[in-house]
Amino acid sequence: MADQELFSPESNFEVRTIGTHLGCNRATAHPRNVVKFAPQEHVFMQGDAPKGIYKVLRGTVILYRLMADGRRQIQSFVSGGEYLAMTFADRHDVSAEAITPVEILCTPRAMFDRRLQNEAGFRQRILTMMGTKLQSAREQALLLGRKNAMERTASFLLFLDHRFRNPETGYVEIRMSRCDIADYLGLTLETVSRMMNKLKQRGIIDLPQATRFAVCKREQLVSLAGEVDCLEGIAA
Amino acid sequence: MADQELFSPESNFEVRTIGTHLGCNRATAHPRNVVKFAPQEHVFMQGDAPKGIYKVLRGTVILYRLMADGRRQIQSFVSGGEYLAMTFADRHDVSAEAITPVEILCTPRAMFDRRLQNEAGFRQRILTMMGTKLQSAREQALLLGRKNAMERTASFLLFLDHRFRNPETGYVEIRMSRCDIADYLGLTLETVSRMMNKLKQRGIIDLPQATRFAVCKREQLVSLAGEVDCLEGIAA
DNA sequence: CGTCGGTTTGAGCGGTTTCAATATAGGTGG
DNA sequence: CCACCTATATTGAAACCGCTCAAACCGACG
Repeated sequence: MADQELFSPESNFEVRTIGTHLGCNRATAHPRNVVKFAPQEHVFMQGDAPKGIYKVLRGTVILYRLMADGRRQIQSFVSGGEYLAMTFADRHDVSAEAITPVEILCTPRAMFDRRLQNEAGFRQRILTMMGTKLQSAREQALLLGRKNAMERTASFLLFLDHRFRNPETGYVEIRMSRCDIADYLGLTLETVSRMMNKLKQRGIIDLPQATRFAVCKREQLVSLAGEVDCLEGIAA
Repeated sequence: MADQELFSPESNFEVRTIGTHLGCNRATAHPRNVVKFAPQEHVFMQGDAPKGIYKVLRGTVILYRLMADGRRQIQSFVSGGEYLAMTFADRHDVSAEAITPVEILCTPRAMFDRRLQNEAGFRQRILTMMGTKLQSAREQALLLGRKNAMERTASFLLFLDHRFRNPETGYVEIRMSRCDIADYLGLTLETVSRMMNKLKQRGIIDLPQATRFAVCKREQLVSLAGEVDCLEGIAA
């Protein structure tokens, strides 16, 4: 649903830049603690103390970890309707950065706990969601630990196609850079580019521009991905 | 605590082999649904329908995923006191295999839900635990996606040392094969062996036998691991 | 038309894997 | 207690995949 934001040519709604970090004081200045972020802005950084429970209302955020020398691993994409990093630890273990214009709802921890206690349906949804996120993280671990470059790329394209294909045209708008893809797949951007163009040469995908593709030979792409699951449910 | 089971020379308590799979009918034959498994036995397999919520009372279980051609990625180690794969989906996405003698408590889903509703402390523990598991999975993703063989091995040794060092001797008993380590780190067993022996040669660890080691130069090992976190909290 | 960020493409290198041989430890039976 | 046997671990040599570095290309935008 709201996932589409990542890939639809949604015109950039006006963003009131509030700063790189989300401060509760600032947040409370808005009705219902809704804060907006422009692309490239951080919702929070690795090491920050959580200010509450964050929910993405609109847009897409990436969660990533950095190493001291700059190597980056993107953990997941979080889109509209999903919760961001529901950590109950005292420090965020990941950084969260908007890659589209984003609206974030920040709920105080106490209120979140109250809902968990009082609303069975809410509790169920939250638990299911955490289970799904765990499952996605494991899927990613299999990909990162045991798949080669072509399998990773094929898996990713199938994931994009599954979640973001425009049913009219059959094409997917890729609204992220090769570098972001690479940092998600544990590859370099050059390798991602090579794999995608190899798939194009073989006629398995159509890639008219760097930012658009369509799956032509699904069977072959699935078999190249090495797994049926194809990251389904990632960031879900 | 019960984690020690993996590494203490705990004599094999008598195991009543009940079969490779855990059947609820069998489970109910035992008081409080406790079932025992011998090493190499499966608690459940990828694709099985969950029979309830599993808790490891004693011993250590690995969670892993297999690819069609046999490649394996170990997702986590689950030790005494921890919950196994608290999935709320209709199929297990991973297989669970005992690597030591193990006792598993199987709680019916409905009873688990009831406790979640009625006991705030229980709810809190479960949520915190799922958060911790998610964090571990992300830590592993960084390791698998962005660390080289030496960094992975050093991280793993620090993790073992942190969790399983015998405070008397300073040594850790490694109660798993090089192959299991490799399948956890996304490497081959030969590479794991090479890295460990390179660390031994440099005097960074002592490795009198293949199954025992101690950290000699912690500073250097930490710096080789590339990160401070060192998988802390994995499987926790 | 020129600039700038991002993408593609190429050549060479290096780390990890692969395959194979050897070494070691643990268990069994003589 | 020793010899054997099997598992697992170590070590070596060669191949290969993905990375690094560098150059060319492309599209958007002034």
